[in-house]
Amino acid sequence: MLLSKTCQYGVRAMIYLATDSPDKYVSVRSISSALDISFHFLTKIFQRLTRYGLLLSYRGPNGGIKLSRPASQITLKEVVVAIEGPELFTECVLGLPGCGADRPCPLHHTWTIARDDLARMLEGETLDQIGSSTVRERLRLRHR
Amino acid sequence: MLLSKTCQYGVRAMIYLATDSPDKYVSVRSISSALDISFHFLTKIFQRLTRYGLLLSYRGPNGGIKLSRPASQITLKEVVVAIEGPELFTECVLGLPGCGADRPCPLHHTWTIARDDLARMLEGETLDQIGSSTVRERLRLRHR
DNA sequence: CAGTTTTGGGACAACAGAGTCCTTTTTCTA
DNA sequence: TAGAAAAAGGACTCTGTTGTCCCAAAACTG
Repeated sequence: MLLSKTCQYGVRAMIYLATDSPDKYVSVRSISSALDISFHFLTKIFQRLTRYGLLLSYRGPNGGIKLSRPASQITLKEVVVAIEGPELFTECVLGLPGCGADRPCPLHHTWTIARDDLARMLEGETLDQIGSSTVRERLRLRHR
Repeated sequence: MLLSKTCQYGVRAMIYLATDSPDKYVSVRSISSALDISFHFLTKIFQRLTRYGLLLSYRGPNGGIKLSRPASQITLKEVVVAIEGPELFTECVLGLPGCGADRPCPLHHTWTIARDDLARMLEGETLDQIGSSTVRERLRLRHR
C-alpha cells in the first residue's frame, strides 16, 4: 500500500474541500458524513494539516476548516508530504538507511527513476484541477 | 512506504540468493546473518515464498533453500507479488473499492499510469540481472 | 538407532497505525 | 451572560505487522 489510510482520507478530504465552497469554513462533521469517514479520525487528520499550514480552522458555530491557499496553488504532492512526510520521496525501497548515489542498493537506480516520475506527477496535479474534473465528470470520493 | 518490511527483507534475500551459489541449498541461518535480518522472521518469509513456489527447501544437515527456477526467469515483480499480493498493482490509491474505468476516483487515471510504469519496471528486472550488477558493482544488501 | 542439523509451523509479545471517546477551549447566538 | 456549536487535544481500545520463542518433522551422521 503506497499511501496510509490517514493519507488516503486526507487526500480525499482535501479534494472535497477544493470542490465545495472555496472560501467558506466547512465543518468537519459535514465532511465526515459526505465522505463516510469517521468523524473523530478525520478531526485528527485535519489537526495535522492545520498545524502543517495547509488548512485554516475556526472554532465555534459556523466554524470549520478551509484551504489556507487557493486550490490552484496546492499540489497533491504537498498534501501527501504533509501527511506521510518527505521521506516517502527520498527513502530507499529496500529500507536501507543512507542508500544514495554513493552507497546504493541494487534497486537504487530503478527506484529513483520510478519515484521521481511519481513525484513529478503529483507535483503536476493541483487540487483545483482535480476538484474541477471531479465535479465535471462526477467522479467519486466515497465508497458507496 | 511502498513495500512492507516483510517484502523488503524478502526482496533482499532473493537478490542475495541470486548472487550466492545458484544451485546449492543455502541455510536460512547463513542468509540471516549475511543480511542482518532476524533469523526467525526471515524463516517465516521463506516459508511463504516456498509455499508460493519461488523457493525450494530441504531439511536436515546441509539443507536450506534455493531458487526454484533460474534467476534469469524470476522477475522482481513476481517476488513483490508473492509477498504483498497482486492487489498492490490493482488497488485504488485512495482505497476506494471497485475503483476502475467505469467508476473512477479523481486520481484513477494518473495513478494507473504511474502504477503501470512501476509494474513494467519491476517486470523488466530479473533476479539474475540485479544479482549480477550487485556483484559487479559491489552494491549493498545490508545496513552497515 | 541416537543425536544433530535443518526447515515447518503454531503461539505469543511488542509495537505502530487506525479508530473511539471524553474534556477543554474558542466563538457565536439568544 | 448562559448555552450551544465547533475545533483542539489527550487518553484509550482495537487490529495488523513485526519480531521472538518453542516444539515438531525431516534428513543426515556417527
